[in-house]
Amino acid sequence: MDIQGLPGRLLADLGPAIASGEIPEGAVLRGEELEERFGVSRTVVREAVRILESMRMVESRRRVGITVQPKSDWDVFDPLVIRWRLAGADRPAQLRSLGSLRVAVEPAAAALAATHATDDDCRALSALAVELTVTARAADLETFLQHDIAFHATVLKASGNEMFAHLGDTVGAVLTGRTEYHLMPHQPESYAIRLHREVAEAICAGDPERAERAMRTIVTGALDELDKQLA
Amino acid sequence: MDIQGLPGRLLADLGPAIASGEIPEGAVLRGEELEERFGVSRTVVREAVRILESMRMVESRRRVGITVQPKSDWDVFDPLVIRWRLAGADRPAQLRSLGSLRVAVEPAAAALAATHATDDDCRALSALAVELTVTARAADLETFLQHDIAFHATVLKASGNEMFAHLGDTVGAVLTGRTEYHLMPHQPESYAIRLHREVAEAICAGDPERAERAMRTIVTGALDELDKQLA
DNA sequence: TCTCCCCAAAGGTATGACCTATTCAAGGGG
DNA sequence: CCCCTTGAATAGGTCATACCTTTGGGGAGA
Repeated sequence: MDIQGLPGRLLADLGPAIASGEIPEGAVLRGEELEERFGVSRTVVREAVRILESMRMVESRRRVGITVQPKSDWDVFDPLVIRWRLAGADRPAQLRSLGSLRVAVEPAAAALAATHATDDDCRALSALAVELTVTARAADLETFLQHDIAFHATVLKASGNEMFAHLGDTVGAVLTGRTEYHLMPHQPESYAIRLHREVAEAICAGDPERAERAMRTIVTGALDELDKQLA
Repeated sequence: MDIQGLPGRLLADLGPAIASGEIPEGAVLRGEELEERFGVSRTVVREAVRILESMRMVESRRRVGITVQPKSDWDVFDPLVIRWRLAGADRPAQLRSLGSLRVAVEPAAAALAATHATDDDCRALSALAVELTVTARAADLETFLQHDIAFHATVLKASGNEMFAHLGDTVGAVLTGRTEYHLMPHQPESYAIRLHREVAEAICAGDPERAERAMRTIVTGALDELDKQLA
């Protein structure tokens, strides 16, 4: 869990319920009702609601209650919101949105990384590229996924842009969700893996164009495959 | 203000203070101390702190207190965090980060808009492009800025991607911050304005490549100019 | 000097009281 | 008949207090 304590438990119940549409837009909750339903005190309810309010998922008004806001108002970049949406019925839509975001951001990050990466970044990328090749050949999907996540996170971090860097976890969630989605696909395609090596090489060689191009091929490929799965 | 009530007032004080480094990383606050300093009750302090915690700007631990987390942990996509950083000493760094993000996202959004824009979007874009031309010629910087913000927000929204759409306000903040930064530059360059019209035309004509190219020229130009200003 | 245990400090939770903004409806005037 | 005023009733907002729980640090004892 992310936020600890009783408010965290409340959030872990309410957040997914709202994100999945189980508690629909426009629904009104009363604080007292939540106190009873979860057997907690006002203090706890208020803190949880405040957090949901800071994500713009609900609005609390006097004499009215706690109203669920339309999805279009939610803070869609909040890591918790993303996680909740990926876990529920919104998963396909969320994967699509994130897919487009990746197409926009990751090539740019790769280009920046080619000029900003430290030696450590470069070493890490090269090592991960090798690991990807090995684990793919061994059809070890679990550790392959972990290395894939680490690879993309490292590129984002190496870009030197804090905002890109913070998308590392989100991209990780996407990759995890995607592999769960098509239920462990056949052996990862060797083409994609070659592209990862290409990205690593280009970044280490300080070639922004090549890094960007290779990364773009990776993420657009991923988005295309996603669209095929969801079609 | 964003969050209302007393917790909102607390946030409006603490957030900027932390974002600007006035309260440095690693600093420890005690809840009781905050109660006295702001003359509010425990309830209020806790709710404000909870929100800061959900942004990962602070961490609250028993027997220790409320610790300011390192900047690298902050939820840099949270609109409040962005606003606070833009308002304080971090402004140059924040503008740079956001500039790179714009370069990544806005061209992609323009391309998507070319295939997803509704007729209303198209009308709005065309109208805004005209307005930009007019207000630029009149050197009416204030309304020019408003239309510029609306233009970019409309493109992002027309992309059909909810995450892109939500960057509209952020981009608006960047544009505002930028014009404040170089203190009302001379008359907006007619070249940039022609590019805005080009974007609008390309989107309405359903030409993704042209829309993307024109938008990329706009945002990379903006980033270059920003770098010159900060150099 | 090292270890272990106990205590105090600080946040976490529960409750009861009271304040305040808002809504909705009843009643009076046009 | 309609509109405006006005007055509760309601639900959140804030405060004060009491007590629980975790945990870091210091002191006692080996």
